[in-house]
Amino acid sequence: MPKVKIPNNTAEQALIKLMRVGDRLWRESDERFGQWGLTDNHYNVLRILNGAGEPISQIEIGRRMLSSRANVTKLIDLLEEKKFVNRLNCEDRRVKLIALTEVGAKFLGETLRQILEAAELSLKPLTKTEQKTLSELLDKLLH
Amino acid sequence: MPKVKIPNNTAEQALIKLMRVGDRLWRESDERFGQWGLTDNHYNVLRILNGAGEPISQIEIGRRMLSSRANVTKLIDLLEEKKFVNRLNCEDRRVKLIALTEVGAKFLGETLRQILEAAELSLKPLTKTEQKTLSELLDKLLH
DNA sequence: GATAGATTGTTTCCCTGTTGACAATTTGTC
DNA sequence: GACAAATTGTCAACAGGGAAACAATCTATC
Repeated sequence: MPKVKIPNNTAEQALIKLMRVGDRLWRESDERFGQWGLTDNHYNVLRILNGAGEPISQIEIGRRMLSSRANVTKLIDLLEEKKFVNRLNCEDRRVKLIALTEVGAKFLGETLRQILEAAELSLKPLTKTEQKTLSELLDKLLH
Repeated sequence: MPKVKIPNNTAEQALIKLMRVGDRLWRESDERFGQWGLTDNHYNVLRILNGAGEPISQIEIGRRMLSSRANVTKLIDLLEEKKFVNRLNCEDRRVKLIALTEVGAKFLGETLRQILEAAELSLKPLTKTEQKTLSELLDKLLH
């Protein structure tokens, strides 16, 4: 079988590992949220709303989670159906402001511990110091 | 709007950044391979075959790239159509061995430089030493 | 103010990947 | 050897996400 000689490349090796680890984490994450009939992206929306502390527009949500407008519409559809968020009319009538409801906040509060424990578990192979180092290196990559 | 107090958590912050960076790299990667009518996963198959140095079964390909059997079938379908790989019959008649063709190897050789350059560019915010550190930390996470 | 251009959310269509069912084949056990 | 169980590849059905087209609305320029 023909074979191409591929030179060792520090950057590419790190890159491949990054993609591999990231991929695995997304899968695990998705599996975890499946138990509540959500995807990690749904949960992500709740976290973003909670972090914002005030209702924000769908497009702003999309910006913060690097997702398309179209997809945000679908995510909000489900979250609204579950009563976790509300669509509020805005002065600018093109915009729908998305607000976290009491139900949504309650859900966040109740599930948070489990999520944080899972995060600890995923990063357990690293010491706290190593986790900090990793965090700093990743910061540089998030331009 | 109700708000849940979320404690700072080193592990979760690192985790989120990992997922974010990984996600961005997948997108960039997909965009890059789009110019040849492939996805990054198609290219990944070629790399795996080249790395193996000999024909391997579809299920083995799936194992190495963490993808389902069904998806490997589709990936190989396209690669075979482009004459980049061949399906060979095996002694075990359930198995199809996948072999890289001359055309596939030529494609790999011609595109490789571009791929490696893109990797260098993506990791440019880090020094070589930092890239090595990152690589080592990620190794620990790939159990 | 009128009109062209941007912006926001929605809808539709498409692409990639997974799951589950299936047929063909192999392995293991009696 | 015969029959149950496991393995491999394929197919159909389905879900998540993106791009483009669309309507409603706002902004800017004249």
